[in-house]
Amino acid sequence: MSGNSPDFTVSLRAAGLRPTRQRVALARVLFEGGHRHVTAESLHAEVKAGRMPVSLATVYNTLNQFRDAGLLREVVVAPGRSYFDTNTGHHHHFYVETDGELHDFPSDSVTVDGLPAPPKGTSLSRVDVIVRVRR
Amino acid sequence: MSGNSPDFTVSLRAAGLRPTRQRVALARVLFEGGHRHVTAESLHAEVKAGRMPVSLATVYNTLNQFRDAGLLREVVVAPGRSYFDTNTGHHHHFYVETDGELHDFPSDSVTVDGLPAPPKGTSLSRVDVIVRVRR
DNA sequence: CAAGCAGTTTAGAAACATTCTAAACAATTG
DNA sequence: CAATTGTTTAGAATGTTTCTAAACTGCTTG
Repeated sequence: MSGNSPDFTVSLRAAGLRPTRQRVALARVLFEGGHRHVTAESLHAEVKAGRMPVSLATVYNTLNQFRDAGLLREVVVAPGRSYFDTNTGHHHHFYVETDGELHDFPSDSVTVDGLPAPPKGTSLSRVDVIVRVRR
Repeated sequence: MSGNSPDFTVSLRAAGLRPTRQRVALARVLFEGGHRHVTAESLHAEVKAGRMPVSLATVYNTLNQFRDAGLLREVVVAPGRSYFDTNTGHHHHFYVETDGELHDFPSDSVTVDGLPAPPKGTSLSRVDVIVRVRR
């Protein structure tokens, strides 16, 4: 049988995206294993060597589309340093400033209390907590 | 009397920076009024017209030096969107995603509880809370 | 206060990340 | 399987930030 690898064709279609070869290949790399943090460049480098190479422009397009579809979460940690996180559940991040590493930590234990109301005319989109550490 | 404008020469020297004309001019623009959020470009535009114009490269250098000296705090909200905040005290930010505005809010009321210990071999640098909202 | 040194500023080039363009291509629909 | 529409692509363009090397300035010393 062949049911041991998720059908990305279906999930892409469900997200309103045509399941092209490139998008399926990227989805596989991103979602087949455990959670990952990638940059556009790192994902491009990873996929370029494989059997379905994808152009850098498409990697950017796809990451943005996946993010907009809620399949990925973008975390901006420093100017010119943007990560895409396959973990879209509630959680926060450690950022090791000295070497640019990003690590998840569960939000179970963390509580953010006493947030003021959003400015007039706006509604809450997300609360990001980034714990910056140095080695 | 002349004691109503802070002596930036002194504070720059205290920060280990030579009080050059450019740095004093930028310090005045940044610190003379209330708290501000600037980008390198916005600060450059503001100062370019005045009587002590400063090159863009120097604006970048100076913002980075002020940040390193603890005079400014850098807040990265989106790829290619970095603000410098003259408020270096404990506080957090609202970011209005739809129009790129950044607003402070006091951290008095906000508590972040239950943060896990920093990864082995690292020490805490800062905790950033960014509340993202949409208009 | 002139000379000299080290640190600073500058314009322009370079580096980097990201988006755009328009032409070739592939997925879908009938 | 032809038509349509959406997608991919290389390369150019944009935008931000850093680098370079030459000119300049603040500081110290005699």
